[in-house]
Amino acid sequence: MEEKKYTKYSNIRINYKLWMSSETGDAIIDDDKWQLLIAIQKHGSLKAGSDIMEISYRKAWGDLKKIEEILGFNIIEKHRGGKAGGVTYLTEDGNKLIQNYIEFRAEFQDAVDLIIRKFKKRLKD
Amino acid sequence: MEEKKYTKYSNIRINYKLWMSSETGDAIIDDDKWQLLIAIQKHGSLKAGSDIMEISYRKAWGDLKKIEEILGFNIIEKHRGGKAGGVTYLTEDGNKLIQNYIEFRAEFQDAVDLIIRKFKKRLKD
DNA sequence: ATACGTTAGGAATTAAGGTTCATATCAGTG
DNA sequence: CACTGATATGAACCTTAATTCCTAACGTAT
Repeated sequence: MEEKKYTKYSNIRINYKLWMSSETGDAIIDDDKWQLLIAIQKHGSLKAGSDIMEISYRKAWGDLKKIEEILGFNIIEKHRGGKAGGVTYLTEDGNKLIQNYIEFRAEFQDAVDLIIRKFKKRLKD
Repeated sequence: MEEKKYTKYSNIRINYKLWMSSETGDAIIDDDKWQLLIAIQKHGSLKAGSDIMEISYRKAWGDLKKIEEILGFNIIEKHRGGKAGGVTYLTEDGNKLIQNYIEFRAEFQDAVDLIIRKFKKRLKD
């Protein structure tokens, strides 16, 4: 049977975080916000989105407000009142933005996972 | 003359953060700590390192302490007193660790910059 | 023996974000 | 027309991390 090879680095993990920002560095979209937007898209409300993401409504609302300020265009359209109490849905720009982010994120992840695997393999020697 | 093409995403930047951690997720090395270690290596003291990195000595000291606790082996060796008041230098393990990090970081960056460029180019269309 | 500059580390303070709270607004429904 | 549930937003509160503050220990040089 094979002996598991032990090295000083055997318990090391590589992590990364990816996000979009404006040129001035203000954060726009990261994984959390991207998931929040998807949850909103799926459920039609900011409240549902924040519940799913397990963050406060206040934060979700504030985050999106800031994002739109920075971007300079609207990615969601919100309405209060009505049948459901209120609704929020993504604008065309919003949909495009997360679509771009999703594609990019996937490519990024593929590329990065490859080199991480390569690196970890080398660590074993 | 060429008109600069303007798009909704023209002012978007891609950012990423990379770090090593233990399997339990505790942070070990990120860019700041890696630079701190290099500064220590270069100047022979934790104090000099923290000054260069513009963080408090207390934080640098605490960070390294935590890192070594998590790793389970020493990456620096510290001595107080003496000619310079005290010295700190990297152990062989410490040198290996940052060497690995540096190599990995460079590869990571190359791979990632490539796909970021590709992505930004696509955004323009 | 005193001075100097660094390591060592507990304790208090400050800063930054997020959460909670409170209150208002809105539009469809019973 | 009261009721409901979501959006809107300031303000107070909480949590966690980092900075500042202090005091001590150490070893070489003067």
